[in-house]
Amino acid sequence: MTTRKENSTNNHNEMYWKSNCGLSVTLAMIGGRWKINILTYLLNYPKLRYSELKEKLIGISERVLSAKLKELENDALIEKIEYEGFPPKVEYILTEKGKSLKEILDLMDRWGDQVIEKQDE
Amino acid sequence: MTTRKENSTNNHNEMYWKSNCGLSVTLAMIGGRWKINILTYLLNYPKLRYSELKEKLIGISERVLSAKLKELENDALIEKIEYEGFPPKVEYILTEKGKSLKEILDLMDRWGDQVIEKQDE
DNA sequence: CGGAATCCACAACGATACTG
DNA sequence: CAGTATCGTTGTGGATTCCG
Repeated sequence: MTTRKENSTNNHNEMYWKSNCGLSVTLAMIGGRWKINILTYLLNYPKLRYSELKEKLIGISERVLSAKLKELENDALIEKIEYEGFPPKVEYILTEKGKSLKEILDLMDRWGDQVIEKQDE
Repeated sequence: MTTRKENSTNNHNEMYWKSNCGLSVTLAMIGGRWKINILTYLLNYPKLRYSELKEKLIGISERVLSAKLKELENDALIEKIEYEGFPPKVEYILTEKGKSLKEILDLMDRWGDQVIEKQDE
């Protein structure tokens, strides 16, 4: 039985944060090692298959990729499209909600880049 | 010996992310359970003592608070001011770099709030 | 008061093997 | 192809004690 619960958004946001609420919700949805990378790829490509994501996310295990995709799907940031037939084919796309993260991700990206630049001075 | 290395920015960003570089640097600096809360408090208060932070960050252990403050200090987001005399007194303030995160934190906060609102519809 | 040291728990991640 | 199952490893956090 074991009754694991590897999905249901993030494992760590049961009743996780109390204050700074919006902030915490956001970080819970995009935090962790892989999610922003997945989201960023899906911002740059209209759609990606499971195997394409696995290829791009160097070092990710299938176990974790599946888990993260499921979390993102549960949080309605991405959508999964399954095609009938053989061989199986699945594609992932961003939802509108997912796309609305672009502004934040862009800003975080620029901020980080600036930090890197100043390091080298 | 054990040779632990609990500081040195984050444990998990040695050579952690390769692509989406700026993004990853940012998330590495503010990610995790407590850092954004610490930063947010320091955005709202000009300075806070160790004990004041411990009081506000409900549920944090001293071990973790120390670690997170050190990480933030190593990343130059906050600054530690030690006063001589007895009893000991320490205050933490944001650096300019730390303050420059305000835009991102605000944006993340608003995004999260919107998500919460739409949930209730 | 402001931590550091120690010890422990558990959640996240990685590798591999297997399945519809 | 797109996953799941299982296992082992590592990272991260909590509780407690002790020290300058």
